[in-house]
Amino acid sequence: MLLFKNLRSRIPDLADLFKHLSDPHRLQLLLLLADNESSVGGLAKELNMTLSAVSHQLRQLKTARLVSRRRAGKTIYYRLMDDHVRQLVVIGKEHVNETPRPRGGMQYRTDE
Amino acid sequence: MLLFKNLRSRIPDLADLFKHLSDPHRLQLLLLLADNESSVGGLAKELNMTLSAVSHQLRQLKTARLVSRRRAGKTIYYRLMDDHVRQLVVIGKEHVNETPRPRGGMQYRTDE
DNA sequence: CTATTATTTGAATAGTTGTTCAATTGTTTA
DNA sequence: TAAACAATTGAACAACTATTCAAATAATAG
Repeated sequence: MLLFKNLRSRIPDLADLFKHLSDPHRLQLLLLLADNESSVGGLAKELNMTLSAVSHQLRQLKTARLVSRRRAGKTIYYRLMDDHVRQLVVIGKEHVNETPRPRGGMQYRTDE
Repeated sequence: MLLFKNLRSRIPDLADLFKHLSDPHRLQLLLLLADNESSVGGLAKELNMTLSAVSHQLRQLKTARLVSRRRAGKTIYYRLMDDHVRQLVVIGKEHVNETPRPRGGMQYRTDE
């Protein structure tokens, strides 16, 4: 009852946080931004996405306070808001690395 | 280019992992299971959910290897698969706690 | 074997979400 | 001021997802 009780009221917020990490494109945006700040156009080019699509996703991430931005002339540069996201990604990566085949065809029944 | 490069191929898996943490009900299930193993009926009662709804979500979590289960008579007890999920939740909680109002009405313009 | 309790399953539905397209805003340069 | 470049916005559409409901499976007790 430790973890759960103190968190009860914040569960929707916490779920929202994870939701932002749960889309492949958004996750890639955050991963790129974890290494360098970058412009919308730059991100769009690296991920082969429309400018519009990237902008929509960045707006979402900004509203969620996962990224911040600064303007330099015509260009707007985005960066990660803080280090928590990076940590989440690192832990997640560990789990994914250490869990063989998280999804996909299972040959024969393994109940546990 | 550090974080991103080594992770590129695993991004869909990683996104999937976060997706499972991104639903309030599923998150509550995991939080409850982080404290104690529990039966489907027990979880349903605590969360005021239908047995069917809980079962559907648990199946998803099991397929994703986030939980495991054991049978004892008619009852099936679920538990967390490993400690990564717990860690993810803890980091997430820190972010949520330290980020004031992640969502909701903003009084006046704050560009960054 | 029948009844009861515990859980699972599949189909249907309602709600949510990511992308595209076209139009618009903001900034700089000629 | 007009043209060009960078990014944003809103509406519409397609794809996905969580829940419900009814029926089915699994294990035990009588």
